[in-house]
Amino acid sequence: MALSKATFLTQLKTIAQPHRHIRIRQPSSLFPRFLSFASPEEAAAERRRRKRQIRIEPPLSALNRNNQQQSPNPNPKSQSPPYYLNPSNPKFPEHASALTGNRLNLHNHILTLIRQNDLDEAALYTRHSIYSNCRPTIFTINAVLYALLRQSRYSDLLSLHRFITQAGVVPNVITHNLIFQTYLDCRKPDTALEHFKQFINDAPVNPSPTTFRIVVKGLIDNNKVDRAMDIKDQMDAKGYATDPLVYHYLMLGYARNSDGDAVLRLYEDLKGKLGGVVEDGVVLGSLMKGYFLKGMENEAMECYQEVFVEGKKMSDIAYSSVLDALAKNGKFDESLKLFDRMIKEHNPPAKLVVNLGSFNVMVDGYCAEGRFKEAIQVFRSMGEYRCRPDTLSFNNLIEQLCNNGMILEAEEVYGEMEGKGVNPDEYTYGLLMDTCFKESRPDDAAGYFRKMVESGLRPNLAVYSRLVDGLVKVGKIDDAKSFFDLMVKKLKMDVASYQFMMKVLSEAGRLDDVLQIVDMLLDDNGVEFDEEFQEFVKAELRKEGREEDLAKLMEEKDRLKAEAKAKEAEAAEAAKKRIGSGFLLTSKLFGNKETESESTVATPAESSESTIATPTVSELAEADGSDEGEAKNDRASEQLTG
DNA sequence: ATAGGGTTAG
Repeated sequence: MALSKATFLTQLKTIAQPHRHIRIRQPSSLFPRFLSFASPEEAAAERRRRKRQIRIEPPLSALNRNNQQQSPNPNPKSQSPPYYLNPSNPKFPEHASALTGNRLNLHNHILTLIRQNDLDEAALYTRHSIYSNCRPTIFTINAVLYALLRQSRYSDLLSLHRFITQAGVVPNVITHNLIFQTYLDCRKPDTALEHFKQFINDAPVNPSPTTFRIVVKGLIDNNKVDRAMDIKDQMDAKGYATDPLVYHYLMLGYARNSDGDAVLRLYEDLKGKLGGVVEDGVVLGSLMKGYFLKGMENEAMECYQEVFVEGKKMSDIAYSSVLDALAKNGKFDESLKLFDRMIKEHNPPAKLVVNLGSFNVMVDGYCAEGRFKEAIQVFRSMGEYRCRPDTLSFNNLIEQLCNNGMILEAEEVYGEMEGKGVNPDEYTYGLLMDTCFKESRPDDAAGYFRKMVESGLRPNLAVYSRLVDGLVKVGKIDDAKSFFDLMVKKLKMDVASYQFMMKVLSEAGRLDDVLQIVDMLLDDNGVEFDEEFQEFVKAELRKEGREEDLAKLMEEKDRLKAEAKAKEAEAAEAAKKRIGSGFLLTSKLFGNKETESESTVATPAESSESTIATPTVSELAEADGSDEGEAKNDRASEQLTG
């Protein structure tokens, strides 16, 4: 049953995703937060203090489970076996004390790999260790999952999660939080909610206050305000402490839906729950938005004054939220003043007032005022305040410039990315490509597309279609065809994209090329070459009286297929005879075993009905964060229905 | 010792 080590390694390599582009999305909070404490110990002490503040009693259900586990079955009447002997009961995650000796060494080794940004190696090493005599702890696994999440490598994350689940590693609350966030980040709120529900009902551990923050924030970002409200209600019902941040998310969600009343209602609710005083300034921005929505400008500006009231807890991000409220509601000058003040107060590492978000808000503000030069200026100045732009903030500025006829400025900004160590993504190239077409620079447009492919990014069908369409429109048929050839194996082309190319070739009198595509379609199962499609091809061939060429080609194909089949049968027959005579076809047997081990070994959970199917390796295989939203949504709906 | 505290952009 056991696989040889060599075989196992090969298998690991197959499972591992190939190395892709590296896109770092460091949460801006990590660095400054570390810096704001004199030592890591102090930071840890502060975290513990905060944790204590918001700690709540565990729900009864979990307590019962705990008791059952520790002193099984105090009731002599009951015949059921002790809790821990029932394999269908949830297992408890490992305690932190498990992280010692070799397992601690392993942990540190993997953390080092993460710090070196070698996530492929970190994930591979984690998988490898699962079946070694030194299992990684859940803490180690969480660290890898989190690193993958930070870089939006969702498919790799889910694949690793599935792997460890199948291997029987018990997730803790952090693992669950990471999974919720993953699904929410890649726009699958329903899947996230399913997991959340399962977690609440079945997991032997409690949600943390952070769990609610993650889920509420993610639902709001997916415009599921009602669902988010449900979560808040659950939080209340379970007796969790009132969390201004959760209220802020919800208020923002209503503000985005232009429901000012709901925003104010939530604020009143919060105020009531906190005994009439909201010290945390984190809700000020969303509250102002609520007032602005209701046309209550005076109230909004009164609210703004609270920013400067002594005792109001104003963080860098609370400030940004206020900046945004001002800038988007006709108070741009006021936001400039506030920003100025923030900049002056900003004194890292002692006091952090501005961050990447503040700059992005200001960039948007300037652009909305048509002051693009100043937008670029303020964007470039952020380095002076220890803020580093990321791909998204670059894309934001580049898009604003592109959409306002400033392609040259946009390209200049794009040109600054490499020097700053920020990688363009599919969106960046798509933007530049589209704009170049608009500006009658088709060759440059094609150049951006090519660059995107060459740098290992994966354009989706929509971008590809815009490319070939743009090239054909200016008569660059050869170029379009060469991009078709380049992408046909890399993209899941649909019938429309095949027919588009065939039509173009047919109109250029290149029917042989059309037939060549048919030939390929007959080999490949990606798209079904059905009657309708055949009719389409016939109609094109008919123009030059070559209608019968299609039938000929198809017959020839059938003949070749039949031949190949016969050969295969012959080979199988021969193999059977050899096995009969005691000869083992090792490669074939090992091949089968490998497939089997991925799907069935160490998966007792999979048979249990109560367990949500863990994500498959192929799930989201193409949804690695950086694709265009439209494609992501398409895939998401595909997967949800499938 | 593993998440997390908030903003913004498609």
